[in-house]
Amino acid sequence: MSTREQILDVAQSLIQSEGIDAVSFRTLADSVGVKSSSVHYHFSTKDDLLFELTDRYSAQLRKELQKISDTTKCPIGRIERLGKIFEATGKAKKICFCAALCGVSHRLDKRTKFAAQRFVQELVSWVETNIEIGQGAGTINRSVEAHAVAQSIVSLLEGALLLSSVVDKDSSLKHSSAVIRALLT
Amino acid sequence: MSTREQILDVAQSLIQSEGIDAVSFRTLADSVGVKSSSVHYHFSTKDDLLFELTDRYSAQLRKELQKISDTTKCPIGRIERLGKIFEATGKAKKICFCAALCGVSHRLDKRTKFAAQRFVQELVSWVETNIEIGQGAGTINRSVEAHAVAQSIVSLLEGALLLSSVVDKDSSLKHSSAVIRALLT
DNA sequence: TATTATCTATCAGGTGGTAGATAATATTCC
DNA sequence: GGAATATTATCTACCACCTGATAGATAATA
Repeated sequence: MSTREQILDVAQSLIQSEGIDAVSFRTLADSVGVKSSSVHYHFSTKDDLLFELTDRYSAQLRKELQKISDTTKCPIGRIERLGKIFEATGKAKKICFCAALCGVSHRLDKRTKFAAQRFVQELVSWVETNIEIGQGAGTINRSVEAHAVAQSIVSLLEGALLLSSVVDKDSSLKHSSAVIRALLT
Repeated sequence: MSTREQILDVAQSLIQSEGIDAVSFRTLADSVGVKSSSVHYHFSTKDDLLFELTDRYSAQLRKELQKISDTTKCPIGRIERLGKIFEATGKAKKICFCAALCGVSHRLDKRTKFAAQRFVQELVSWVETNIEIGQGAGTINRSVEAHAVAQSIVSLLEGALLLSSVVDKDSSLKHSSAVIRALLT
């Protein structure tokens, strides 16, 4: 794997598990086995690095959502599989990359903030679309307002993941999945 | 107001709006109008400061929950008033103090982490108790599992507040309130 | 010859934290 | 009551370390 990719991988993992201020050009360089100036060669400023990381994280999610859509036809099943992704992240003692950014949104430059915003919106849209599909097929309660519930499902998963770092470890996300199911049927 | 209290107020506000690494002994000193060594006089280490802040934030919440319990009798009304507190925090462009800590939980010392954990547990317990009261009185759906739903309500509010810093600004929390109501009735 | 990727060396500025001086205010003792 | 002492709260002046960032040399590959 290229140095560049290694840097991105280490940075993403570190941000998800220890927060944005745990990464510095030195720590990244040390983790990868190069000097900090080499990290600057690939990412001239920290803002550049953060933007690229956010963009890449969005792309990773998009790919995972596509994979779910391709292999699971039932809309409730799809949303449950999204929950499983959050569960796995929690088990790895990480939080969502974008949630880690949200906490310090004031210090992000415009393009990074925009990329984080788009990430959340993509996630909400995907859930919303699947709610509508389920409502069309009659498997999801037609009285729920798709957009509001989709936004809440994303908030719930993000929040449960965040809180799981200090409480209950993994039961928090299991409860969330149960509540989401109750909410949709 | 004493220098000590001013330091606590500024630190709390800064952490809620810009994250834990936006506060340093210098920035706090400058905001209050003293020298950084004076901040050290009141809080010998940063860990001490963080612990005291977390403890104080818990106490503030406890007081607010008590006030709600004293002045609102309907359990659903009480939970809705909790939602209003989160809405107000969002309007002030802040996130929950403990959510700001959760993102960097690895770097907190034990007592602070424990205090943050207790904060979340108190919040969940309060919601849970009110769900049970509502179920007893017949105003809340008896088929919901009080603890799981209480935990999810807290996760949902925390998550919506966090995400509101990058998306939709305040509709996110309004949607949450509507979903919580639907969940309970 | 140009590009890519790395290095060494350095910089100014911020970080948590410490040592010791200086007043102002309380407390204690004769 | 007044002198001696202690406590409280602040200051100036540091320290070692970490931060993002830059300049310029070096080697390998295209």
